[in-house]
Amino acid sequence: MTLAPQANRLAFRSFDEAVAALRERGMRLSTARRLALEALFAAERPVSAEWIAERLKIELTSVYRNLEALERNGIVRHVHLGHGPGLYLLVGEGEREYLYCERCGSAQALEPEQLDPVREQIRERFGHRARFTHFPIVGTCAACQVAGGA
Amino acid sequence: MTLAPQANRLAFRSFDEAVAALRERGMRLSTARRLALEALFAAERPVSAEWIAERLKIELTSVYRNLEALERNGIVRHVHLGHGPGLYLLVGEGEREYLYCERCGSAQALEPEQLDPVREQIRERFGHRARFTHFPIVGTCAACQVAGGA
DNA sequence: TACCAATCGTGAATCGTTTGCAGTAGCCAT
DNA sequence: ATGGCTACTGCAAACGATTCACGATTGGTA
Repeated sequence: MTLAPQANRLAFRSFDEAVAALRERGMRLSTARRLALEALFAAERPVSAEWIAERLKIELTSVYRNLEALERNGIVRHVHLGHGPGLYLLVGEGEREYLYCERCGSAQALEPEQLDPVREQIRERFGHRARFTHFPIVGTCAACQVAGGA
Repeated sequence: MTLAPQANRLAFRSFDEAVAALRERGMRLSTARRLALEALFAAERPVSAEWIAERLKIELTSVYRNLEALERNGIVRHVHLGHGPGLYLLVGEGEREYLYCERCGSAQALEPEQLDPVREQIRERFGHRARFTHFPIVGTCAACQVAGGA
């Protein structure tokens, strides 16, 4: 029941760089894989496997297999906001972390540095090195606090 | 895809108090439900629906139904540590929050106050009111940092 | 003690994800 | 270019976690 292993982090911002990274790992660039990668670049937000499969007419199975392979190789990762399917995104787009509002379902993406002070505090108090990349910080967003009163 | 609604929090520490809370909500105390509640009190840690069903020889379906009803009524809640099934626990035992180590799979329970400064900091910076009751704070525990070097 | 809704057990459906298998197609080396 | 090795594909079926539909029970109340 361990979470996704922490593959060495890559950094790329273009499709070509992602392909290069993939090649370095000895992976092939099949049609399905290319399409999936392109879709992830186009999406610019975490998307589900099903979203990719439907939109590209690729077998869902194949999408999962590709996402898993890409994740194993540190090119892709996934997050769980709320319940529902895991959402995939490119590692190269940054190690963004999320604030998820359980009231309205919105997710606010943060650059890692923004949470560093929080991380620091947790580390000091509990010795635990925290990452909010896999699960978001769940709670109530500012707007919903005003709206709902809680 | 919203998370479990925030039912009004109850506070009880004994089985009888839990039953009283349940009665107040117009719920019956069926055999299966009583057994499930007793099991939760006995467990003193988050447990899966399957764990309860197996140990008590209650239909898994019934366990899920009861946990869901109890959760809707604010008597029980569940957490997701890592992947795997949701883990249920009594709300009355406190709003404990968890630090989960993705390396060794251990979970450290914290009393809510212990995380209040962290919460405060998040609130100041992002306006977000954070709760770590549904998803834990994932990362690397102190022991694993020493052992593994990362 | 009889009633009626809440709850039960059984079984089947659903959702998200993984696996097995036989065929196909990237990539590399001639 | 051509051929071969093997990573990959689609299809189908299995999977774990959870939910739903049903008619049979049973807990609480009158």
